[in-house]
Amino acid sequence: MKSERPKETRRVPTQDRSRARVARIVDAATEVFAEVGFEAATTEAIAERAGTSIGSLYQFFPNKKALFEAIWRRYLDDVRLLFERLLSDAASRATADWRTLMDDAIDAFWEFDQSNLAFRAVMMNVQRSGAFLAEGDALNRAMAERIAPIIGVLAPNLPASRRVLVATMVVETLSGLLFLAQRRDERTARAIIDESKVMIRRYLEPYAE
Amino acid sequence: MKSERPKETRRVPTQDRSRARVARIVDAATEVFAEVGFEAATTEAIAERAGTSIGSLYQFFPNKKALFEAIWRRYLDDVRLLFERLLSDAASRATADWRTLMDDAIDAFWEFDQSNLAFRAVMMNVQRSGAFLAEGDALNRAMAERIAPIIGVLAPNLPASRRVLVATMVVETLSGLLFLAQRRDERTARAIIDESKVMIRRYLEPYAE
Amino acid sequence: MKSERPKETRRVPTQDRSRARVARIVDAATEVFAEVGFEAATTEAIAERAGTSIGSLYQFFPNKKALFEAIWRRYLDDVRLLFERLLSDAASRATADWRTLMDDAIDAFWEFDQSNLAFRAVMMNVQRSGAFLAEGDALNRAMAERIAPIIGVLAPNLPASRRVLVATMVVETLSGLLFLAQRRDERTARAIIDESKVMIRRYLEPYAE
Amino acid sequence: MKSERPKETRRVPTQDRSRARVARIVDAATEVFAEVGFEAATTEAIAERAGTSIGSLYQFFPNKKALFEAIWRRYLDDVRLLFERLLSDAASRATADWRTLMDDAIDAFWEFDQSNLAFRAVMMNVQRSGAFLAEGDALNRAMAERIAPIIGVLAPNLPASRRVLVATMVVETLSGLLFLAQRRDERTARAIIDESKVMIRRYLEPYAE
DNA sequence: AATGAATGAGGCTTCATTCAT
DNA sequence: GATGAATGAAGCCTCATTCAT
Repeated sequence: MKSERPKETRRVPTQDRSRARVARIVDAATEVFAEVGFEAATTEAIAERAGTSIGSLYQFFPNKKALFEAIWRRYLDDVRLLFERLLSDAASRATADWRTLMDDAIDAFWEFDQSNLAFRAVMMNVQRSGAFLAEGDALNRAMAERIAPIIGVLAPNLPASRRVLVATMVVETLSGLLFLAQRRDERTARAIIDESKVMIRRYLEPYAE
Repeated sequence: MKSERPKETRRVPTQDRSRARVARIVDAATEVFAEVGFEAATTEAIAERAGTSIGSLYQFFPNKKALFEAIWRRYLDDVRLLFERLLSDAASRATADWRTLMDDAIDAFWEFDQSNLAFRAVMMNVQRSGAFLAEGDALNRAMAERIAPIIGVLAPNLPASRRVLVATMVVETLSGLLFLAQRRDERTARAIIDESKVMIRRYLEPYAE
Repeated sequence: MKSERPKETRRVPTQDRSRARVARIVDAATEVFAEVGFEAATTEAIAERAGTSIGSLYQFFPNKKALFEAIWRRYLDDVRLLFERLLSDAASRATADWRTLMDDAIDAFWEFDQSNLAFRAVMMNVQRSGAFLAEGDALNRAMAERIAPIIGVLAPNLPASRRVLVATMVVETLSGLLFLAQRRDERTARAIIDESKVMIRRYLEPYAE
Repeated sequence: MKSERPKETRRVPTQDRSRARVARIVDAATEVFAEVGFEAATTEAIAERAGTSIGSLYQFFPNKKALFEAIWRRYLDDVRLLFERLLSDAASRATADWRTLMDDAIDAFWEFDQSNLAFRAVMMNVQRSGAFLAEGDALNRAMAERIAPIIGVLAPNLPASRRVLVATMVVETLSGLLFLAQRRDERTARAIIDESKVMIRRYLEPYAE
């Protein structure tokens, strides 16, 4: 019964506008959350920065928390995507030294953070703020668990029981240092990133024989 | 109308009581801030936990932010005290290996965190949340700057220009890992602390020749 | 730009469709108002239940109140229609006892209520709720004034000045009892209806000599 | 440890003021609810009419519904009190004719309604408005069940199974007529009340032999 | 100084209504 | 005309802060 709309030109722009609006809201929310934190962020401020009305905001998100979760989820997805890409890259460069792979990974994350500045800020902001702290942990834990077996290959002498610990050290240390870099000026940030590579390398080298 | 208290001897006990009250308020606030964060903490809840009235709370602190700042300042003082103590300890054990000193320092900070659980939680909660983020940075920076010259002694070959960077790496990495340890169960926490020593040692060793 | 429809024959079906749409909206509104009351009813819910858009709803009704008034008016018309029918029925059965006529009238109203459940619910819901209370009264008053002369015929000894009072008693009592019956299960409802006949009969009998 | 405050003059007035404030809020709410209904009533309007701030309102009542329920409960209590008083009065006047007792009861309820004008309005307003309709019914049902046995004594020939029905008829009819009277001018109200006595008397007489 | 009732600004959210497509 | 996204006024409620006692 549903006639096939011959001309979608009417519908598409509408969808596009909606999509654009949602994107603007999410972006604005990301900024505001990043700047003042979840609690201090007001829906009104978000709507205003997005150039819309609160009504529109609530058309797409049932409440403030949902808005934050959308951002959070988008961020998680992006991080996972990047993470998986790095993993498969590493797999396809089997001959490459782990040091190089690790350096590249750090650079990739740093670049990602740069282009997702707000996102990263949100994550950190939230990672340690009550309700979402647990969820923040979860991401790092998931990554650590994903990295653990790789550590196992890299460092066969490391008891299996300590792999997750070592992976956790790497993830958490980098997570903190990348966040730190972001709060510093470009030059210092670069220096921190490069020094992070050094630190991780020195930490892992003895394990890798 | 106000009857003149004939004996002024009361003043001291009164002052004592005031001091005790302030302390109770600060303690209560620390707990509450640590539990639910700055925004979600209510002055009412703080006053109640302190066993006073909001009125009294406002007698001593002009507003919620000031209350937080008092805590913050107390925390800073305590950290600095600990830091100075560690520094002078190190000086008085001139023959000790820097590794041992560093291990002891990490343990000391960990113990401090344990006994100041609330303080630490407050600090982290706040360190990266908007208004106080900058102040949070400041502490770590101050410590890094204080450590830098020591790094200079330890690693004479390290260009002076990089001392602060290395010190910052140490401070921030430990800061993050200690916070992480606190969120984990006792056993895991211990493992993280010990592994932190390993990581820092491996990181610094090459610099120290 | 607007292509000129060559065939105007469409107009009639269009009007028909409009009329059908309006009817659907009114029906939907009746249900929703009956279920949750005027205030709690949302135009969105009404439009959705009517299978249209809010836009269409506002094409026909300037605002929510107008929508309610349309229902109200339709209800009034239906009640008046029934009332007039009962009156003319009574006139055409001149020989019938007033008791029988009254019993039939009560049954007729009860059936009407049953088949107009939503309408009745709306009426009662609204009859006594602020804005519409007065209008609710108006209907009962109108009916009482219409019945008064009949009472006059039935009870010639009743002073003319009391006819409206007696008519009002009958109308209001029945109005309340019919509403009550509707809130009870079928069996109880039936008992209430029958007992209402008894009550009205006993009330009027002494007046009718 | 709790020193017996020798002078309660400080505390008492405070309590009094609180009590007075609560009373003012309840009164204001009663009026507003009676005027525009539960949904349309705004907490702000209530606070303003009570001469306080919303803050105070929420100091005593957790939300709008609770405020209404307080009124409702007070009303129920008052009605029950009156009802019990009438019952015991009747018992102590064992020789009195039931007609007289019923007339007195109707007058008593009418007077009660007069002095509780707002209350009565609230009750009716609410009795038929969604959420509270059931509770509204409950009161009338309770009264009917309390009256049923009395009807049994009065009308020994009435099958026991019909006592509750008859009692319900009396309660609901009077409930509706008293509410009606309240919406009319004094003179008409008086006439309705007196006519209600007639109606109930005529209704019950045949049952009472 | 201590108390806690009172205040009211401001936040989140809903929903009647408008308007571009 | 139909659609439904967009708007924003307004309502409920919280909580930092003040102030009378």
